[in-house]
Amino acid sequence: MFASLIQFLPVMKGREFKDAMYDGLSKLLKALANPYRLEIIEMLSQGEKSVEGIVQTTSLSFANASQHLQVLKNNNILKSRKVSHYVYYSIVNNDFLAMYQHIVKFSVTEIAELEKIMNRQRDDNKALNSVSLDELETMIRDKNVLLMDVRPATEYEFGHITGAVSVPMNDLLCCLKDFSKEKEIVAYCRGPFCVLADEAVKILTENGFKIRRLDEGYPEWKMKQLEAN
Amino acid sequence: MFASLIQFLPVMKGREFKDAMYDGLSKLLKALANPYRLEIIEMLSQGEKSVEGIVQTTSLSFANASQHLQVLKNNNILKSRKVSHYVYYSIVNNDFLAMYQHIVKFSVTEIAELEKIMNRQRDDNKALNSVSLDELETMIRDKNVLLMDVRPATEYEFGHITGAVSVPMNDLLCCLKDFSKEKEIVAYCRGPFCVLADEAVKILTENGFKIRRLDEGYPEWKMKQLEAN
DNA sequence: CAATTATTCAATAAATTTATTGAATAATTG
DNA sequence: CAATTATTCAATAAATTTATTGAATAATTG
Repeated sequence: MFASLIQFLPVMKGREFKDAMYDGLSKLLKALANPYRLEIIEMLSQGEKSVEGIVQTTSLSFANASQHLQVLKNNNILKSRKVSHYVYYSIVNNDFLAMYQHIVKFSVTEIAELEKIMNRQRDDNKALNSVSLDELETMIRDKNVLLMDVRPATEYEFGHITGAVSVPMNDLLCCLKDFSKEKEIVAYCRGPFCVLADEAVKILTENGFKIRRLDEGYPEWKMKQLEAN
Repeated sequence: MFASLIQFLPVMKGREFKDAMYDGLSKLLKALANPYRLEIIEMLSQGEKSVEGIVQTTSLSFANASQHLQVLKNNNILKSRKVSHYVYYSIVNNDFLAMYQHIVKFSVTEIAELEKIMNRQRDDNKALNSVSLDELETMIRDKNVLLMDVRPATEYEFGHITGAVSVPMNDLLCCLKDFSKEKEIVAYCRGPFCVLADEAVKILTENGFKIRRLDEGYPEWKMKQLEAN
């Protein structure tokens, strides 16, 4: 048929794009498809870390961590900067983070096993009378809340919820006298499954403060900010 | 320190969740991270297909296609139903499709190589004076457009843009007399890189009709509908 | 400038993924 | 019910990914 001859060029062009598309896409997905690399991404969504920093909080060896980091960097998921003989890695941009959170959100609701653990966690948080991001917003607007970032100081410095004060868990006990027992306190940390805020709630409640935890963490807040624009 | 003992249980629980999370997530991503499987997903986003249907439009052997389909099914990306001795596979649900399109959108803008081909394609479409989804909406509201779905009939039957008529490319030439040369026609197909609509525009323009193509396709329209809710 | 430190590199073995081959299964047709 | 058809299964070889090992590099410190 003549038609198929006429069609030949544009079809080839479509085919060429498709192949480039599927290859490129699968390379990106392959880079993501490893539990350790996902853990690294999760860590770096709190801020930049040196290779040493990553080795400390994962079970990876230096050489292995370095390899995984390079896979992520070569696929444009991470970027790095060198300061003296430390190399600091961080997430390449917010677009990646938005896509990553989209994948996580889907997985958590679709993978039955994860949904179960997730719901258990949510119930626990509810029992602790946690505050949602929306509630927090009204509380901040009404100015009757002290917002406490209980992550390590470096993570606070890299980025934090507007208006929060940095009170790393290590400093918590020695700073007790600085806080009012009248004003409501909200503590937040790395995300819904991070236990730092839970501990802060426990310790401060025992000492007679009015404190609750945020049910989400810094990365979720950041994404919400980005979506609002 | 006492603190680390107290902390032990909740930390373990967080760890347990995290590991389940990273494992589950990386399994899902591994299932996606293959060019052929991505091509299959792309095909099935137009509607269900039998194994034979997939073999015909890819370069895969039966056994190999079947294997890839099972990987996708076991990871809750596809579902299947059996009709006589044909097995029809389809995308498991719209949530997956939304996530998949999110990944594609990110990749296309972030992978330099893809962006280049993408822009070339976009320019070509613009040269053809293509219609956007928003423009189409106004045209439909004003009722002065004939919307033409030029994909195979089975894909139209599985789902199509509201108000479209099915005119598969094979039937196009014999149906010419059924259409008015006064009314504007918009043709659409599988997506921005599908060439079916381009051909329809070419053929009908040569025959004196007023026709343009939609710059997107059925899956993009469907997602837009879902997001609107 | 020798010693130290953080990171990367290169080689390798083990584990996993992939395509191919030929046989098996399960439903349908003559 | 034997033959046909669409799909799946099981085994295998090749390709890719991963963790480990020990050495190399590049910056800093005493």
